[in-house]
Amino acid sequence: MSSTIQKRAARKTPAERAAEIAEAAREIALEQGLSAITLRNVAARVGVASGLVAHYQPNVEALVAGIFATIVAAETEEVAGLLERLPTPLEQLGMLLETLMDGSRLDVTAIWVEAWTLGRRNEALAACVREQMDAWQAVVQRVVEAGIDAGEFETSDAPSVAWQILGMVDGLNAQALVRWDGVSDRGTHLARAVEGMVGAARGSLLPGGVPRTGPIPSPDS
Amino acid sequence: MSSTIQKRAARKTPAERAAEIAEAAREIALEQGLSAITLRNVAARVGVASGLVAHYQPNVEALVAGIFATIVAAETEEVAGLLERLPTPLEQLGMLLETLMDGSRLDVTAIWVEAWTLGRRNEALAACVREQMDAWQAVVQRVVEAGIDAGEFETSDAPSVAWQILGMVDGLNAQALVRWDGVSDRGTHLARAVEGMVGAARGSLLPGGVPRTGPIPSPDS
DNA sequence: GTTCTTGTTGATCGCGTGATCAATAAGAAG
DNA sequence: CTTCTTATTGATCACGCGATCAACAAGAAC
Repeated sequence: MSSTIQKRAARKTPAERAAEIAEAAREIALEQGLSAITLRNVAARVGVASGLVAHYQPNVEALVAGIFATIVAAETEEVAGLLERLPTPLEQLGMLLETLMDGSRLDVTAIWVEAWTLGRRNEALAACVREQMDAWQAVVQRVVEAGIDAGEFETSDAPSVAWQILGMVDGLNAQALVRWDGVSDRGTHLARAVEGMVGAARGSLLPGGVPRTGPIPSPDS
Repeated sequence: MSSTIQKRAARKTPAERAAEIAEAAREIALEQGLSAITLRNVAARVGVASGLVAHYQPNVEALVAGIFATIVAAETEEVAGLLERLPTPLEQLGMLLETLMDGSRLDVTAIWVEAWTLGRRNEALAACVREQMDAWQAVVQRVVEAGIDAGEFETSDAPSVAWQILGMVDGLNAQALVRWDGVSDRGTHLARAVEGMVGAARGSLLPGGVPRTGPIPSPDS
């Protein structure tokens, strides 16, 4: 009864400690949701007194908002980075849909959904949500516009189409949060819907995509 | 200082009182969200002691789940009722999208979004959410299948398409919860996307729809 | 007018929350 | 070794939550 207990946490640089706290809060958010970010919860994970966590933030609302921004911005940048490697907007959009629908980011989806609700009572968080939505929309819009310029897409309203694509992806992912079964080929149906919106050829957005431009007859149905 | 205060609430039938409590909880949910349904909150609105509210339910979780089901089921039935009046599946689907996207049900959308999150920690609520999602999906699937039978739609997987349409609608409405601006012609873009999914002619799902079957050239873009 | 069922009260418990701050001690600076 | 800055503690406050239950009284039944 002596090895694991330690009376007092080691003294650290404010920057170090702040990073520790942020990391702990991030993990809690991904595992248990944003509303599980409490002074005592975070403090316990860091192994520190609750007062210390409070000492590093003006208030918990700000901490929650900041962690939300951290998590979501990281995802946006990651996906945006993946896009840059692909040559054509068609491939980029196809990869975008495929990546966002592959179910590997459901924890982030849960964060989004919770943030939409929490934003009603946490103004700082609401501002972050709007900001991050704008960032996402900008990424998608860039792809759509590139596609228009390249003659691959045909739509007169790239900003709205970008919002629309985002909304669809979010909704379908939120749905997957509750219901896994029932929907087969989520990616395929979504791809077909987006093809309809951007005026791309049928099947051109599917995984085994179309390397060269031009309409390709869809296999079936 | 005498007229408005009343010492004790009038004695009522259990059925009456239960209805009062349910109605109060429903109003609170629509105005402030499901998480604002608390014993004291509901009791205050009814004008009754908090203990009485607890007396009429096994626990608050059950009350929240029940109110969610009440609100959402009412919406489903209302929309399903509207569908019955229209003759063709094409018109039905068009009206469905138009109705769900007109912004008049944002309070119910907020309930849905909150329920997705709360369902993580309220098993009774989670069960209700799945049940109500299934009910919605059934309504949409019926329309899609009718459209296939009538030769207006062409898709091999009506259940999945129904889920997909629901997901899109939910996502776009959730988006509208946070961001009103930025997206013009939400309904138009969605209609185009759904047309792509169900294999309907371009523009056939738009408000000023197409009375007779057959492809119609889109106005522009 | 009396009795009795039962709808209703409100105080109480334990819990978790955010926030605050005087007291402490670690560890760098001298 | 001593000094001093400051990271850290932990007790404390007021609050709101769900739940419980003995006590009360309204009003129907007799």
